[in-house]
Amino acid sequence: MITLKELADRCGVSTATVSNAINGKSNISESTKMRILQMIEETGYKPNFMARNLRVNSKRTIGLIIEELSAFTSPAIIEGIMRYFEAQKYETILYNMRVYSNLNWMDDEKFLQSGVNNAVDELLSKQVNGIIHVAEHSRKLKYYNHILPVPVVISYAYTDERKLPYVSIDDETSTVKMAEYILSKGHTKIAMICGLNDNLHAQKRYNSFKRVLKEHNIHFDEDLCVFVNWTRDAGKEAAAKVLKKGVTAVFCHNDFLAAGVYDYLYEHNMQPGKDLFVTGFDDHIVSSYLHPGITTMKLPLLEIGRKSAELMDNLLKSDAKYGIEGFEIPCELIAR
Amino acid sequence: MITLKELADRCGVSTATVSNAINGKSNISESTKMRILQMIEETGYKPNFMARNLRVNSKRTIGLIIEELSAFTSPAIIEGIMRYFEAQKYETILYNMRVYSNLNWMDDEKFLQSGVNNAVDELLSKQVNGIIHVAEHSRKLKYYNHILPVPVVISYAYTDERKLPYVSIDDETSTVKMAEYILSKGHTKIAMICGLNDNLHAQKRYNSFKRVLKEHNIHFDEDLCVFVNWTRDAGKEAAAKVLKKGVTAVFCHNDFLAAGVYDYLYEHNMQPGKDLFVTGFDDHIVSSYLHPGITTMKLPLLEIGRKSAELMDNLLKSDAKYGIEGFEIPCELIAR
DNA sequence: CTGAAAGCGCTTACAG
DNA sequence: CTGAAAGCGCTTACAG
Repeated sequence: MITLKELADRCGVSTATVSNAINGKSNISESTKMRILQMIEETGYKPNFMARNLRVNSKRTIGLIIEELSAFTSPAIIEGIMRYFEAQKYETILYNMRVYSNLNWMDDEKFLQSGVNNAVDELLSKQVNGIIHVAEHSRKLKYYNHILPVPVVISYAYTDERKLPYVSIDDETSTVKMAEYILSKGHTKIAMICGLNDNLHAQKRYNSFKRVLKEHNIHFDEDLCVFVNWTRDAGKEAAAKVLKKGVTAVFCHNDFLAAGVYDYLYEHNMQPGKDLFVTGFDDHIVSSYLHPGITTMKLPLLEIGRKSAELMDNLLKSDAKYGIEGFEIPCELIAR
Repeated sequence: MITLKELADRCGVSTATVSNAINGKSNISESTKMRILQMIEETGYKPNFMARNLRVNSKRTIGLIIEELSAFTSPAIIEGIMRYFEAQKYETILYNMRVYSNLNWMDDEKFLQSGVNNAVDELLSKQVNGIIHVAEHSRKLKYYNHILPVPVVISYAYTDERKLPYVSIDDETSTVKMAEYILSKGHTKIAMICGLNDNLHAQKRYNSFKRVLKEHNIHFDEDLCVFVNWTRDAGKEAAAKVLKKGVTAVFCHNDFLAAGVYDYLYEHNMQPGKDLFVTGFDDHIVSSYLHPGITTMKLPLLEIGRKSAELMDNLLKSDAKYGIEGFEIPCELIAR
């Protein structure tokens, strides 16, 4: 590829003049500018990004650490972030940790920590002005205990490290909405199929649901609740247990669990929606393809991304690195 | 952020020595190396990627132009590409065109062309050694008619421009598999709900299906075929037309169309799989959540990515820019 | 309006 | 084993 210097030689001008022409400076005659631009066209010259950015040191670049690009939540969060930053004329760089195939995910926090360290090193060496960490699933992160020279925002997860700002979902109000919706349908004996019990979301949803029932003077029966893995199979198994107890509705902590309940119902010749009212959580695309479509809470993924970007933008503007609290965004009830 | 020169000053050595220490050169005493590494630890020094790459000019970097990161096909294709290149020690840079929100997609090829031009300019200015274009949906691309200084590979689409290599799916053999599977179930009166009739896949699937029927001496009835938009709603509408004609099976050109057929059946109190045998295409995640799960052809997305990366790698090794033909990878039958 | 020169943060022969 | 010096491809005062 031709360089700016060669271009200058061909035009018979200095590199400074070419640079001015390219960058639209006003101190240049129309004729030489034209000559240069035409030569650029002819030669297919492209400025070298590395060289340029080495020289001018304000880059407006945000690094995104994506734990897993293939996670169903990631693309929408990224879209929210990019949409914001594109409007604000920031550039974004993606680093995909690929935890599904790279690490013994879940099993080894040490691997994850070193994966994050690698990501941070790479992004910092690319001179990003800030880092947004997009989690594969929402949990409490603890990978940023050492101080970085740029601000960090946690997206779709919590953290209490160094008062890092984070953006996650508001489980309390979301669960309240869902619980009241279920109650409004006249159900009083309601099962709850919860996610893993060491999970913050499962805990919050469990507690909020319990509270709503109490507020409505409905007996909360511990026996109608199970904590299981977040999968379709686990949902099916859980349904077997819980349905024996004569419930008329079941609140599932995600859509896959709900799909598992559907599986159980189909297998036992029962009709979801009729013989049992089932609700999910996430508004994963499958929730509208189950039959009948399932009522669920829509994760505000775009908004999580947008808000994360906005927090970063504010941090950068104020030159602060910490001090902003976390944000929790309510989900939207999708009744089906 | 501290620079290499400052680091050198603090250690009382030259920048050359620090550079050697960092890059693990052997010509350096253990003691000074230790001293330097420790200082790096203390100061949190990170090498400046821009400066380094400006100096050494072999970067092993591949640029990925992603038309739409949110497309359901994109993450798996990207994963296939990244997995390959990570093993080969290439770096990858993502450029997300975001066609869903940026462009009047489908309606204006001029916008798309300029979007691709921007992407190419940015990646070239970042000195990539090659570009892989990952399409949002498979079609015939024509954005690369001007010659680029690096090789280009088209992923999940076709092209006949400049003999650019491409990787797409093999509709012929995939359709043959599916058709024979449907026939093996004893169906002879089979409808086909096709994608849009200007679409290459729709055309190939239509033709292949027709051919298989003829080979089996089964009358091919043009009236049982409709060409519609690739959506769930269109599938439902199409079902209304086609089912009146007394078919026992329907081959849909994607899973959303098949879901639309399910919608129609449910609404008319018919049972998919029993009253009508329905098959889809893509193995989109929803296909296993429809009830009953739908038989479909799995898009070889990981393999498309892997193969695209391999083609690029070969191109780079051979220093050729063109001359490799396209590859078409068969889909896998997922019987449900 | 144009050009000579310095410098961004590194690496790489080369000399010692 | 270590350092002085040149240079990667740009931009930016500054002088003219």
